[in-house]
Amino acid sequence: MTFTLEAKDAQSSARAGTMTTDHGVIETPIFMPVGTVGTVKGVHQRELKEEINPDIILGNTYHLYLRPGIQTIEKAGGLHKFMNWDRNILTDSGGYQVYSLSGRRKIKEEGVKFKSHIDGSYHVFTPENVMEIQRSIGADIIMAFDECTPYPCDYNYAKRSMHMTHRWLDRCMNHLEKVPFKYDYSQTFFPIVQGSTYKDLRRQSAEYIANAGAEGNAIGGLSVGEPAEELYAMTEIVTEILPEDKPRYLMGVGTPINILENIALGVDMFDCVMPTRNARNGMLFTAYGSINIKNLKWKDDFSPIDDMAITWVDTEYSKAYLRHLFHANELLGKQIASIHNLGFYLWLTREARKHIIAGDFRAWKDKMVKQMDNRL
RNA sequence: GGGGAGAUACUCAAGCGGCCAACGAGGGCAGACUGUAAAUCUGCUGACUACGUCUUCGCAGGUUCGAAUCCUGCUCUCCCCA
Repeated sequence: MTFTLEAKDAQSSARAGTMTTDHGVIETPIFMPVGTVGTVKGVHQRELKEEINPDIILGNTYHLYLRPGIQTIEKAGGLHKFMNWDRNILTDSGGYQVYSLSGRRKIKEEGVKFKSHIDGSYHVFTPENVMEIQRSIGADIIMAFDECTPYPCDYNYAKRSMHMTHRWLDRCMNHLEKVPFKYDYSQTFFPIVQGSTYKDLRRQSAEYIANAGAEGNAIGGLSVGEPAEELYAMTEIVTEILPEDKPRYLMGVGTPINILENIALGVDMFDCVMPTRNARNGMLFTAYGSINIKNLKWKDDFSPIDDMAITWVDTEYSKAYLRHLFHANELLGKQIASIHNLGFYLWLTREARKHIIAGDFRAWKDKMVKQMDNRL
């Protein structure tokens, strides 16, 4: 993987860059749609590719390992072939599930024992086997196995957890050397900064992660319920320490405003379930804030879903019709909303990139944040 | 024509003397959702001059301290037999 910085904003820490992997180019800043179990929920690959057009999407180690299982994915020739996606894929390591499935797991130094949410069976995830699993899934970018801490998080717990995540990182990297690529393309490994909402821990962790010398670096353990100000404060501290010439990935973020503010702080890559999950629940993101399409006020509003016409669904369907589909609980409504939201998110990061290159990012960002705050 | 069952809030449907403005589900209205156990979850849903008051359980009477619940009549619906 190579990463080239193409432009830096003069009035913020925003940057525009290009990553190149064996599955093609990733222009940053970028939003990566989440496809946990080998599908971006509600969106066909064709629409994803042709309409939404992201350079990279996510998959999840924990979920794919449990189902369909690693053997099936290996037999398919890797996740790209299995799901018919020939562009980039990044897999999360299961570190987020340590947080989101906290009621069904036990953390030890060795690793994490999960009780499957599917059939109750037990599975131990260690830094070593998570690397092997990710080799088998075959994503272009694979993540370190970490513990995503909750919010709020006791200082001592956050500190101990951070150190464990660091030790796990060493184990991930040591083991990775011993496991060759499974397919005919290479994989890039990203370590993850932790440290909860504590500045000193974040600094310490960022330094540790920077020292690991990976090709790209991630910031985890945020957007787990903390106020936006704390999120920004943490990313600011961390991006100042992480190497400038390598991509920075802020995991799990976020709202359109979160994304713009973090681009301004020097983040290059984002992912979040929000555009797809909220779409399924009737929430549409627009350049003028979010709307709940189920609301009564759209009942007889036959104007297009979004005048900006970023994706074809925006003008193909009216708000009243989309509202009807949601009230009738029709699948198509969720599909339309998912395409719209992802289209908007990708538009947002592409537009940010354009403005960084054009040199007026800061002004554009401030305008957009204000504008989107109106209705959000 | 004979016999039986039933009518409860927008709908379906519990309740069968006081704990009932009335279970539950749907619908409706609103909210939440941030590396996806989520096509999920939460709240509200008779009216109001609202920690209280007022009008509701087919209609009209009655019994009772007290009725959606018991009695009488009426209206309507459904089922079975002819």
